[in-house]
Amino acid sequence: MTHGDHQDEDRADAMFHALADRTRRDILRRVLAGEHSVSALAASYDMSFAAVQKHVAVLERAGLITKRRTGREALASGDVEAVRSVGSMLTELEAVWRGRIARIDDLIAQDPASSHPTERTE
Amino acid sequence: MTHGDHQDEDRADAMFHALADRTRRDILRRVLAGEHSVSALAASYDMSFAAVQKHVAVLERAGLITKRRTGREALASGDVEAVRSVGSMLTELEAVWRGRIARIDDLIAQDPASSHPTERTE
DNA sequence: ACAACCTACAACCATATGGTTGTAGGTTGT
DNA sequence: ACAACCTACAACCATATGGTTGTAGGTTGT
Repeated sequence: MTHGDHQDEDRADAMFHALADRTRRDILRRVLAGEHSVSALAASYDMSFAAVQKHVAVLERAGLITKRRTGREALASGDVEAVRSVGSMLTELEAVWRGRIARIDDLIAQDPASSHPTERTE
Repeated sequence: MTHGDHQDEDRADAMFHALADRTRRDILRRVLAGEHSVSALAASYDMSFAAVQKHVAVLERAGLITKRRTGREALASGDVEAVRSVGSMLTELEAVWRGRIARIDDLIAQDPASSHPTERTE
């Protein structure tokens, strides 16, 4: 958290948005399994080459895939580290939830007279 | 995988889309930490009540939060199981990637003459 | 009874998104 | 040299999205 906390949110927005489309998730799966050229990917879907190229661009801008040029081909490859960083965000959310449970447990421990554990954080 | 594979994709679309907005991620964090009424949430953001109410609805439709009625209030609570299920999807993607690495290792083992491990799956 | 409060939703608006076709330019193989 | 191929991007279009204000109806407390 050097200074750009706002940029982290931009990054998270881009990553989750990139994942919020089944075609893009499918592309990501393929390029995580191995490098594929954009036209090789495009052949797999019932839409124009340009549409697939845009999906690849969205994934690339989100940092979920990288491309390298080889002659006339653009070889796309999935970035597993980026996928893991998305996973970390979810793990942090789970940690927040665990905090809630811990707080409730503390309350119960402090007040053994409580009959039912009705949570009401405010 | 009873029969609705297409519905899983719908669900994934909804979940990732719900997470692809910083306000919604923030709301989710809060309601994972503890129940909050919609108006309590709305007070935290610089936008109209209706806008926040819509964000809550998006999260609810995605299954990431649940709401229960208490008098005139609608209490929202984060569903950690749903968050975990999103995490599982990412873990599956990582597994795909691990498959790629395993395949490359096999190739290297089969052909010890390979000088540099240039991957080129096609 | 009634004012204050909370929620839900309709109607509207500007912009983003996912798709299309068309054009241009670099690469490859014969 | 040149046809075939691959990529990139512009221009366009219909729809989705994130925001707004306004209205209506149930709940609460005095």
